[in-house]
Amino acid sequence: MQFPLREKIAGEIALSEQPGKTMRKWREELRITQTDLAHHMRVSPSVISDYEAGRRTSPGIKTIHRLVDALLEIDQRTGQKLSKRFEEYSDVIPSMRDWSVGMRAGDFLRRIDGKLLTQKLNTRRLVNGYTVIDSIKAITTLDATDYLRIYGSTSERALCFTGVKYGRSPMIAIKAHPLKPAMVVYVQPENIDELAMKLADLEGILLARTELDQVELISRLERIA
Amino acid sequence: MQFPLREKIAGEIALSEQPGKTMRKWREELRITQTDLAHHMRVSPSVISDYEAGRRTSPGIKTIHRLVDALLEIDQRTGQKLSKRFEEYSDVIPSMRDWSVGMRAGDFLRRIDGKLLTQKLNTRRLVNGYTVIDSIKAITTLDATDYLRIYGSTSERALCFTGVKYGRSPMIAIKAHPLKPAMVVYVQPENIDELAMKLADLEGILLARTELDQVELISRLERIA
DNA sequence: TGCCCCTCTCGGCACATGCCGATAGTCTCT
DNA sequence: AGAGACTATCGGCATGTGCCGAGAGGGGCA
Repeated sequence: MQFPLREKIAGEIALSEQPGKTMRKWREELRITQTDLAHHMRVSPSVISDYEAGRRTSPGIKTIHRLVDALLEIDQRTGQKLSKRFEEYSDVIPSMRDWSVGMRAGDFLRRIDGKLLTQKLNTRRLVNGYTVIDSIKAITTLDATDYLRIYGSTSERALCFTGVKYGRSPMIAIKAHPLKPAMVVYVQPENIDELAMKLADLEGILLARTELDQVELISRLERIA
Repeated sequence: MQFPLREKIAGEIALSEQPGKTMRKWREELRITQTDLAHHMRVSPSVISDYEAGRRTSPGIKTIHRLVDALLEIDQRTGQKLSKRFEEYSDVIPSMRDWSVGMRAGDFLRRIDGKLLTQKLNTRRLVNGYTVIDSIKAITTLDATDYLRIYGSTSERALCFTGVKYGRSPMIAIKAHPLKPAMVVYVQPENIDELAMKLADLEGILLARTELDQVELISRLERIA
């Protein structure tokens, strides 16, 4: 099985200012213990701890390579969190797609009658796809690691949450997750929490709302060339 | 400007068995000299040469980080090979798209009445998108680095070449390029060269042909959910 | 031919990585 | 309270990275 995620993770670690933290992020995301990981890599557990604590600031790529391989291999053997297929979740994710030609966030918003809630963040940012998520069902169905499935081939996408009360939980979930979308859209939200906006700002995510209902929204999204 | 390519390149180097070769591949792809790169990284040119020659087998991520940044920065300042937009090329690339849920290569082929030319390569390989390319126009319009644009958000895609005579040049171009597609489809080719098949085999790429004309092909492709 | 540019090779040095094992802290479960 | 699982901290050692500069080879072009 081919994992574009392999490169994604490796790249993220390699470019991270704090590679240790990034390593930890992914390890925890996959619910793997240091001890387990260490065994798979055939090193002592303290090595993992040392890396994650930042004792080595510029690990070599050999280390990265073995780390990523071990992470993914363990995940496949045990949880298989990553290798599950999307299809089982069609009720949680009623629609998603990636375009190959990114469109501007501003243009995307216009298509869905969206109103921006965050200021100053530039609307020329590119959006390469979208995912519509039923946030209620998501909470009950998906566990933390399942959130990976929300991201298609690109994380530079718009996540459209339906069934939003205050918009808190979605943003918190995003905050907690290693992959960040370019934009978050609340579909007919009852209210918008202050905290949600703050979090969006912190993460550099465009936050918007639309009053279209889910059916109309999806229909418009799917009409996008 | 956000570059998913940054991570892609970093990840590729990090996971490469011969990181030096991968570094060189990208540097040459962007037409940057060792000397130039070295200056930007504020190291002596011999350092670059040493890396590329493989004298260091496991460079640290700090090195990778600076390398990738330098490559992309130089490209932006000078050639801007990577930062050009897709849109200018609508005649060369009449259609392209990524799906977020990959489909099996075999299923893809069935959709377009494709016949596999390579054996043994498994048709269960996932295809995440496609690009239709007018190979004649491509030759005259795109230079080597422009080929990057052919790949959308994923390289695990099918490249469908129209206007193919022998199918040689497209495979050679692919051979020469760092990114490889999962599949190559020749649209109404006049003939199929032996060499093309050999190259496909070597690169682990599925090679296929279809007798649909471009209009019908694109219509079928765009009908895919 | 001679100059310039690009690249390669290599000895060599300081310092960081890669790794261990021992010790110790924090939970959770019983 | 104690056992067990997970993690953190750290001294220490061998090896490799990161980097330099000198020297040398190969084009291209005036």
